[in-house]
Amino acid sequence: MDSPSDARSRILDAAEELFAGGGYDATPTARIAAVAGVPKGLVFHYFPRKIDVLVSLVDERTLVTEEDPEPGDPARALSTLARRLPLTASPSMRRILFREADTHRSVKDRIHGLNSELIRRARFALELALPGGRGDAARLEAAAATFAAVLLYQESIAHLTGHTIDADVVADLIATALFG
Amino acid sequence: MDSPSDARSRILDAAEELFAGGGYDATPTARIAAVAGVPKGLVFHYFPRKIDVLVSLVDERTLVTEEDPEPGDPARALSTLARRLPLTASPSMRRILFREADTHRSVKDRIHGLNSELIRRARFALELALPGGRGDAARLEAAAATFAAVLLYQESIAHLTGHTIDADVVADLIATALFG
Amino acid sequence: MDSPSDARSRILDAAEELFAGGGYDATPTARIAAVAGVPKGLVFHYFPRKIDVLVSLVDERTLVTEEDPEPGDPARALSTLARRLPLTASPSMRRILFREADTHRSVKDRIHGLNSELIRRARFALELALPGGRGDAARLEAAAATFAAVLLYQESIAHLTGHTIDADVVADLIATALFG
Amino acid sequence: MDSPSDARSRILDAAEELFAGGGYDATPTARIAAVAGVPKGLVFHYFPRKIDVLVSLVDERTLVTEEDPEPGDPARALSTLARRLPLTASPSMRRILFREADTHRSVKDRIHGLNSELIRRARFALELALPGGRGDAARLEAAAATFAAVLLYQESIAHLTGHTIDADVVADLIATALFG
DNA sequence: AATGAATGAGGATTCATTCAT
DNA sequence: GATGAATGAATCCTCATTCAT
Repeated sequence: MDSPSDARSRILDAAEELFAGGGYDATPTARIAAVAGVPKGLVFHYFPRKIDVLVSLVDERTLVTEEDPEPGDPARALSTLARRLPLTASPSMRRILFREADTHRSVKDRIHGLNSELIRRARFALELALPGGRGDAARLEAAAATFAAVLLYQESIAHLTGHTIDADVVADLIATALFG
Repeated sequence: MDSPSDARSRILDAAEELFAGGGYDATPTARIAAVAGVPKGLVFHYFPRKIDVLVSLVDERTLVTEEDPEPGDPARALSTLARRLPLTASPSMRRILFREADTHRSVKDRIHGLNSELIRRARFALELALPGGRGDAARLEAAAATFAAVLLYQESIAHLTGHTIDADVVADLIATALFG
Repeated sequence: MDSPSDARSRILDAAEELFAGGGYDATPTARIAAVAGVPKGLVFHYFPRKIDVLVSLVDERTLVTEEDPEPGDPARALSTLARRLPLTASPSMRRILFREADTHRSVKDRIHGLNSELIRRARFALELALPGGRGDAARLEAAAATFAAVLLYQESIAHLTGHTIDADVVADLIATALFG
Repeated sequence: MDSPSDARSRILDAAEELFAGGGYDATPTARIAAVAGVPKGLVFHYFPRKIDVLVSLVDERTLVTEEDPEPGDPARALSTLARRLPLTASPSMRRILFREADTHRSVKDRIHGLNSELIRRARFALELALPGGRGDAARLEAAAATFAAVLLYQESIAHLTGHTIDADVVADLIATALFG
């Protein structure tokens, strides 16, 4: 009834749900199999080691996309960046990304890539708006890094503190600081 | 030879080191005992359940301090906040705090308290500088939350991305945004 | 592309190599298939149970040949026996024979047959040289068994100890002992 | 009730019996525990890895003893060697030694040591009887190696073929061959 | 005949926790 | 208090074997 890759997908679905919920270490492979509705052995058929489930999840279900923003109003450019995060990933995948950063190199690498791309784009958006590179490089760098941090951790902040940050207002704030 | 509390301290020292390094789940109590140089049984003598080691660590080795800033220049007030984080905790304890936020309620509560206090103080510092509460409440809130986020996650950012953020420059940025 | 029996042969080739190397128990059927370059299912197509691979190997790739020696000089007759072992089997098959003697009856039976034939021929060669069955039967029996043991285990001895035994010298020794 | 090392001994007893019977690979640790009458976990308390059971068995329950034979009649000296094997080991340990030679280096090393000592002593016994080193060195070497092989493999031969070899007769044979 | 996904029993190993001394 | 042997549930993983296609 199932297509061959159907079971594999269901395993990844289950793992995504469970890793996001209880964490990698706290999730037995048997639990993954049960939630996926497949026999225990099939998990190891597709993923020889448990860690391969996590690695495959990150490999296949998060994607850091590189794209340059349009020139224009810096506050709007940052807002757009916030809305179109250069990360194709479900909310659960984003939680997994941060929680399991120390579980396997590939996870940390993906976060690193994401943060770099966020900073790169924020910096680029701000530079486009600056006439002729005027202004303080350190302040621009800090502004880009700050905005990246807000975007990167907004999910985590919300999860840990219940506090949400409005990225649009932060974008406006940063634009104001740099461009008056 | 050792005083009783000496062994207890050494156990907590070892746990702090190991939890920060490999995480709570990945650290066997036997390893804690070995690193602490005490017999395995003694760990359970002082901490009946493994989770008690983590809880005690957070209870005894992180402290969210409440204190109001002096009125004055907002940028300097924020910088001071950055330098005197309302958290008495070693770098490893800070890493444990974030990594194990989902391991036990008490950890998440501590982070929550820390974030609240950070926001409260940042807000207070900015309000003191604002003549009579003038200005946009939403922007002030976002500014406080942003600064708190930068402080809260700077360690994590550095660990995950190798990128450091200069809190002083961010303080200056935020002050500029709000006060021109 | 391959003829059916081609695949079957390659499976046996692979099994021979792997059983000789790591032993029967330590060799997964999947490994046999991989080394043979055939899909896993095909192994079970030809050999319904894993043990059938071993049994077929012994059945088809070892052969205890029965043949009577020429009458003549006993030392030369024994030397000839050493050189023309009544066992048609590659070195790997010989190692498998001894290592897996307890894995399946058919293996032990084959060794038993080989040993019996070795003793029978050694005895026969010595009897031919003895005028009219003179001499001590027990000594003749021990001589035959000793020579058989040397031949049977020379491979094993070399493998385990690095020590080689020159069968010709042993043949001469035994002839000297019996015939002066 | 049990002395601390009592359980450990019972585990080794059980392992000795089971390894001799069915072989190392075919013996689950759970079976060892059951036969020893101890809980599964205790096996791993004393022997972190299954292979450590085998290694400990060989280390502690086989001993290759070095001792020089008395000068005298060579046939009797060899017979004495046969009766006082330079190996302190139960029959089961001897079977384990040969069967598991390829399972772990330490086993093969022990056999190697045993074989060397057997050859050394047989050679020594024969040299003592030879007036002034007269005679062919190659024949003496082959004689010693042959006798060592008979002693080394008599147990294995009996097990595999049901045929027993009388070491005394072989000793006599060899003495006759060398000394007439 | 050929294939590889599917299955699940079994097995090594880990580890928190207990407890007698 | 202090200790390390004892316990067994839980977990990852292996692998022979089946079976639909």
